[in-house]
Amino acid sequence: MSLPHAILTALLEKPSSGLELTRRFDRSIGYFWSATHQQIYRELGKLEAEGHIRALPAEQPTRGQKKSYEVLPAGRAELARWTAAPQDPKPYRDTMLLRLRASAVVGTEGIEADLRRHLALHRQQLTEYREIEERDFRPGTGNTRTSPQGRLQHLVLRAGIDLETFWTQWLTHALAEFAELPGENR
Amino acid sequence: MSLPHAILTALLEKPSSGLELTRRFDRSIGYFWSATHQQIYRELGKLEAEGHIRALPAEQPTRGQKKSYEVLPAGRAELARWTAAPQDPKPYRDTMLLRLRASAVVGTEGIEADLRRHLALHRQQLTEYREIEERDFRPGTGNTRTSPQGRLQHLVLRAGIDLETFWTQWLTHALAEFAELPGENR
DNA sequence: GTCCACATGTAACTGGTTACATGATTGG
DNA sequence: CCAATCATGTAACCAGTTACATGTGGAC
Repeated sequence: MSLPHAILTALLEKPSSGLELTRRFDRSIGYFWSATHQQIYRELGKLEAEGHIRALPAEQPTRGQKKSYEVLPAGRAELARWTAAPQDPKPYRDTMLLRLRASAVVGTEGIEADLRRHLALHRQQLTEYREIEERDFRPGTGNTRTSPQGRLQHLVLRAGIDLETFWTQWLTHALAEFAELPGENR
Repeated sequence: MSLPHAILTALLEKPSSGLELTRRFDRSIGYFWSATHQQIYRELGKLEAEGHIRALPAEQPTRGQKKSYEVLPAGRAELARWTAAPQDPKPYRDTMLLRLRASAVVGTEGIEADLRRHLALHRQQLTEYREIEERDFRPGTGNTRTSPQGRLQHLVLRAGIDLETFWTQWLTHALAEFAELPGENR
């Protein structure tokens, strides 16, 4: 039950249409909660039916026409409730770690190339995050960094940076281990 | 499409019944690919229908009686294929980061307590991983650490340890930031 | 004989993914 | 007027979750 709350957050930051939301999910919000446009339209419909958001008035005949939404007081209240409520961390699932474990049984043939590919992807993501940090949170420039909102946003970005840093380091270490493995295991 | 491969890996390590698999998922494998017994039974049925595994002969009348499975050559081949095939990392989703971003909009009331609770949970998990490392991969004792299989297993465990280390550090940092926030934001 | 733990299973639901359909607007 | 792009949507499917049902065997 997180997608509706991700959408409420995005709409509070700025009222938007479905496609605008989709694009914002591809950028900032999607870094830790991705969604496709199909999911977003479905969820917008539910949120409107529940009275959490409403379409901005401009009488549109549904299809092909842009339809923007804003959050209603009930929606804001629901988001505040959800944010404050305790939630257990959801069980962790990672395919690469699973494949590595499997490769201990069926052989490491082929997986090394994909480790390298993932390393490149994580490095790229890390670069992207660092660019955002440099742009939006450069120290000593009296910017968003000093406001409570800015501090919270920076905290979230730090999590992304540190996570990608972890993955690049771990993948580098894994590849080094592979290089030391005897030939018949590679 | 990862659960069947997680099960194949577990069954190759040791032929088991559904409940035995469930318990092993609660321990080792579940650390990075969790599954409930309902999922496991459903998947065992499919894997058997596809000819990837078979029930060990002992003619059981289905219910209440233990039923063990072993992997067939086709199953091993499928696991090897899947392990070697490139796979994109799946989009990352994290509820706590989403809540933190929402709290920048609707206020941080209540979330601090849950950050503390998560910190305790991650510390506990970290301790558990470190105990496993101490038990199974203590250096200089000529154990599983030196074999290729042992090295791969240790690599996977290191990912768990480093991930939990990251979370405890990040949560600690987040709580420190909260302590500095002006009163009306807490 | 009853209760409890072990063991296998069914059903309904939820959320995310993939593929496709349809209308409006704009530039050439 | 045609193609490309913007925009909203439907449908089918798949995997994970939650709740519940049923049978077996041993302890007391």
